[in-house]
Amino acid sequence: MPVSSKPAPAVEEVDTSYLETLVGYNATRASLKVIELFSKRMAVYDLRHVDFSILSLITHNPGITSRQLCGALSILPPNLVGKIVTLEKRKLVHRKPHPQDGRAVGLYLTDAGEALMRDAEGTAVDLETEATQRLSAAEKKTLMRLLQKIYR
Amino acid sequence: MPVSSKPAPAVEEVDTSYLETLVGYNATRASLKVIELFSKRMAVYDLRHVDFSILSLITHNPGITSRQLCGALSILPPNLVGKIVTLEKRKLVHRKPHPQDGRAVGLYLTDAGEALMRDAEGTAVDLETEATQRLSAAEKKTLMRLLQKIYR
DNA sequence: TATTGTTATACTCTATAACTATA
DNA sequence: TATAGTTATAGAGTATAACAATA
Repeated sequence: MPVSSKPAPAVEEVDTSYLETLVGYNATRASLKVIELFSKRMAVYDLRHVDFSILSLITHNPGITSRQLCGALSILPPNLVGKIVTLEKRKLVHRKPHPQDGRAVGLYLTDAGEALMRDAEGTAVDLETEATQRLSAAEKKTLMRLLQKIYR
Repeated sequence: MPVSSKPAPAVEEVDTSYLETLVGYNATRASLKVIELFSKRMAVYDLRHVDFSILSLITHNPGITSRQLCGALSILPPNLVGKIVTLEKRKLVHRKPHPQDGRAVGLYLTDAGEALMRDAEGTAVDLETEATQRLSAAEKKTLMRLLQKIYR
């Protein structure tokens, strides 16, 4: 055996075991995987996942304000403005003055917006089923509960 | 009771129950929550979460190539270049020719990089404990397993 | 012909400061 | 004085095309 140092070995298979002990890593990878599928399936509606979340919250909270949307989705107000403007230009959303607060504006879906979201929410359910096909119903329920324990 | 339409009601509390039925939504919110804490705790090392993942993979896979890093972390090659250059300028990483493949370059931590990662990986474990403090050890283990079922 | 690493580039996302109008 | 919505802008993240060197 020579005393000289061995040549640097090549990495055959990447060892990710340390990263896989971290919730942050696992949650991020799972999130990206679902969003990737989401983007593909929602392309027909020309909706990004944040747009979908915005429209979905307006669907279930007609009259919601920009501030409330920002709070619920952790979006900063300046970054929401452009999205709302775009959705309004597409005639999916319209704005009405807030009944009590003159500073605020209530957001509503148009008929076209409602029709689109009926389709899109159905597609979302389908795609979620596909993304979680390796999980049983009980496992899926458990996963939701544990994730909510982290962010709530 | 007047026949005229009632004024638009204000939304008191935002109903997020539909979004909370979606794994994508839950995983993304949990991911963002952990990354937020991660960013705060890792600020002392001037490491973003992707930089940490890169250094961690080099730690546990000395000689790993850029391509392998890209594959393991779902980063596109052009977007990795700048990060490696920065880590090299900071003397945390150095590059050596790949022993078999003349096109490729093996990545290694410097002594300073190893010292930093010993501290940073400890900090990561602490911060993960904090982020998952509402989960039991068994729940945490279950969560990891279920998340991996989604992205693997 | 295919792959590694790279440059250039465009688009999106995220973040901060500052303004206006209303409360 | 505080808050809702907005503008401007800077920085970080993500995407595609194309090239040189090597396999």
